[in-house]
Amino acid sequence: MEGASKNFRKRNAILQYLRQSDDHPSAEKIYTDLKKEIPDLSMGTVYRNLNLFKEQGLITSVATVNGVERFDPDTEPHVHFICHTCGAVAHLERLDTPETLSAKAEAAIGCKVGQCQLYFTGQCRTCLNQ
Amino acid sequence: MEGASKNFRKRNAILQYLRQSDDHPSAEKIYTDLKKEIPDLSMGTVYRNLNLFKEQGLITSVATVNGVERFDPDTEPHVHFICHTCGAVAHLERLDTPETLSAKAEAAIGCKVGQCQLYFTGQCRTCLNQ
DNA sequence: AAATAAATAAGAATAATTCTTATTTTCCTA
DNA sequence: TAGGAAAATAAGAATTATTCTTATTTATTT
Repeated sequence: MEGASKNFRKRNAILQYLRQSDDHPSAEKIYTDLKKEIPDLSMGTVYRNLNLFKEQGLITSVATVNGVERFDPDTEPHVHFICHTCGAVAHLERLDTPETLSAKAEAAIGCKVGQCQLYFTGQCRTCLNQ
Repeated sequence: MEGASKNFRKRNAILQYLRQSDDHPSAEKIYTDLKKEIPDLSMGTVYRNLNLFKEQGLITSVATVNGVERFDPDTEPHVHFICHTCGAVAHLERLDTPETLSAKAEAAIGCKVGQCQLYFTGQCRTCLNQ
């Protein structure tokens, strides 16, 4: 036998694509690029597997940029820079203190930082007590 | 003359609503609540003014939670906690170092932090050079 | 009062994402 | 090797948040 043991070819292709990417692609980008190699791929499959990967903790949702969700195969806590002119999402290596974060980000990748957004997700106290 | 000098009653009502809020409301929440006092308010007006306020820097977009954009009248850099069970968005006072951020957040509001997202927005080098 | 400009209401249009149904693929078992 | 079960999928319909269009209203100026 060669190939995956189950019918996981497309699922694996999507995960591999993400793992080789460094641009935090959208569902549409994944679909468009993979469609070249896998002509019978459908958007439903991309979305379904992206949600599955999220549930399994294999990927995370970085942010919604211009109404479009962007995905990241790197699940370690780290920092991103989002250009709101072109929508690019860049990975930044871990930076140390909040006070100097913006300045370091600017120095690191030559960008002009406008805003800094930091948030946690999880379960709030109300939901924990239910 | 009493009231606003121009036809800004609804615009002002929306901004006031945001400034009195502490739950980072969505456009729909703003609309539903204000509709009780202002029966002829329309969603278009809410969205148009929210976009205007964003351009003017009067409010920021915190995040997209379950496909819905959430707004914040506090434009100072600060930290949020998002419950992905109920979708609540809570403000956290500025916390000091990245290493202890999650633990401090949990202690501060009794939540269970899963992930920590930090990002900057602005213009990337490519877009700056154009 | 007439002209204008801005703000708005209403609903159509758009677009990202989810859902439904029928089909295909793979695996298991007799 | 055939038959059935279970999972994965394709296709496209449905949903829903947001934006856009057009006509109307409101306030201001002359």
